[in-house]
Amino acid sequence: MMLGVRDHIQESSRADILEAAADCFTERGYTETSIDDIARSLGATKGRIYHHFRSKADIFAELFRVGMEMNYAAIEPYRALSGRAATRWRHMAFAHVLQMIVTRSFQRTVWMGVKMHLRGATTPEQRSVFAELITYRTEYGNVFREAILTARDEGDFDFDNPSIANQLMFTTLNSPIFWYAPRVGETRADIEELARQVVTCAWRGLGGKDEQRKT
Amino acid sequence: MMLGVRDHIQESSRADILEAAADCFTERGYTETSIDDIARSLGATKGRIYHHFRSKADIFAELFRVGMEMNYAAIEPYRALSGRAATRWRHMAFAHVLQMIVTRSFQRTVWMGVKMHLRGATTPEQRSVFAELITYRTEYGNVFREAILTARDEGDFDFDNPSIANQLMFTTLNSPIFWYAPRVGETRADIEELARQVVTCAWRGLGGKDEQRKT
DNA sequence: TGATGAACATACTACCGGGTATGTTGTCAA
DNA sequence: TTGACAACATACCCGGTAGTATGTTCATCA
Repeated sequence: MMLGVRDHIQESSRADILEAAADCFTERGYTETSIDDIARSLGATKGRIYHHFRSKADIFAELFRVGMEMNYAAIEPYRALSGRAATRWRHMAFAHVLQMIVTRSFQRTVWMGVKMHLRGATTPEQRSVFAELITYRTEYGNVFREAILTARDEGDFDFDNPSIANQLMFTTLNSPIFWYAPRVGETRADIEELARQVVTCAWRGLGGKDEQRKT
Repeated sequence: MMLGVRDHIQESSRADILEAAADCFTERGYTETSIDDIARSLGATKGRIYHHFRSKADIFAELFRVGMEMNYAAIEPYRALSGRAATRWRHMAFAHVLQMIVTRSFQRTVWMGVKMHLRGATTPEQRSVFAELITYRTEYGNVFREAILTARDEGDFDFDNPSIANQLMFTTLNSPIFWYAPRVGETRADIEELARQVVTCAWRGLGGKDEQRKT
């Protein structure tokens, strides 16, 4: 159910590099991370990386794509859930937050990618690839947007400006990317409890009434 | 009441440079911004900048300091407010969000500064200055932390883990840094309405009951 | 068994950007 | 009027880094 990187990449050599790159980017940022840094963290050299990727931006784009694919896969089981939209939202939100925590190095890269797109810092060729990825991300956002709008119509949510509400909701749901750090001896249940609190906070922020918690 | 950069800087030449730097950092990020970029946006050259600042990191530290000082100044009138802690929190939160919006280029730099400190990317000399600024920021955070804890004791707020609640609260209150963009013909009232919605979202997230809105 | 190509490592180039060293101009005081 | 200094501009240095060109090793298959 919770798919990892391996399930979204063909060759494992590429997956190794992507994981290393994601860790480095998360730790030091995109620009501050050199190709040699990534290679060193793999116990290898540039040659290995440039054998599998054409450029640094290429690695970034692939990270972005895989990150988004994992997000889609995580909420897929709940997208078409029947019943109240608010309940559907809660399931999706919970899956989303879990995904943010578990694959946070990838997610942080995705988040940074949006900033990068605002300024035009890639080659014109890469630009179209990037625009496509941004569209991909926007569509993902719209899945949630549609859910909270329907939930408001159904009387379960209560907020003013939908755009602002959506922004604030995503800000909350994504925030573990920045402040979550794994604890020693942390169990799956601990993480789920954490995710639950995050979802509850977002739920309340949207104007949802406190209800019996569902697993 | 809402103090700008000029009120926190002695010489105006330094203030000019800081504002230009803040804009560039916000647009392109710290590393991606070169000293020449900042100089160019001022219609000047490196010489001017290095005449007033010793290094790029120095500009950054100064930005951080000024940004934090403006934050403190913004909430100062409400810190010692008597009455319910929840009401005090609401006033401080509103002032904070307004500050995030109005001085967002500075605030974004401050935010980035926290990340930068987590990895050790400055000279040992600069390190102590930086540590001090982080402390400064932590204390600022504690003002809010104390407020929400008291408010919970007084029965106005309702949340589980205080650390998580505090993180999520700040995430929400700070979020305009990232998604706010000034609209043409936007009035002060528009911005305040926006801030109100952000504060309300955070308020609800903390478990506060919806009440009559106070100006 | 030898040829071929994948999967790397090594060595090198080109360039960008932080920082410095030095020149230039205006101002003000003695 | 001159000298001294602030406030810059110009020219230059140099380390780091993306990207390339060229080995080297090993496995596979004709």
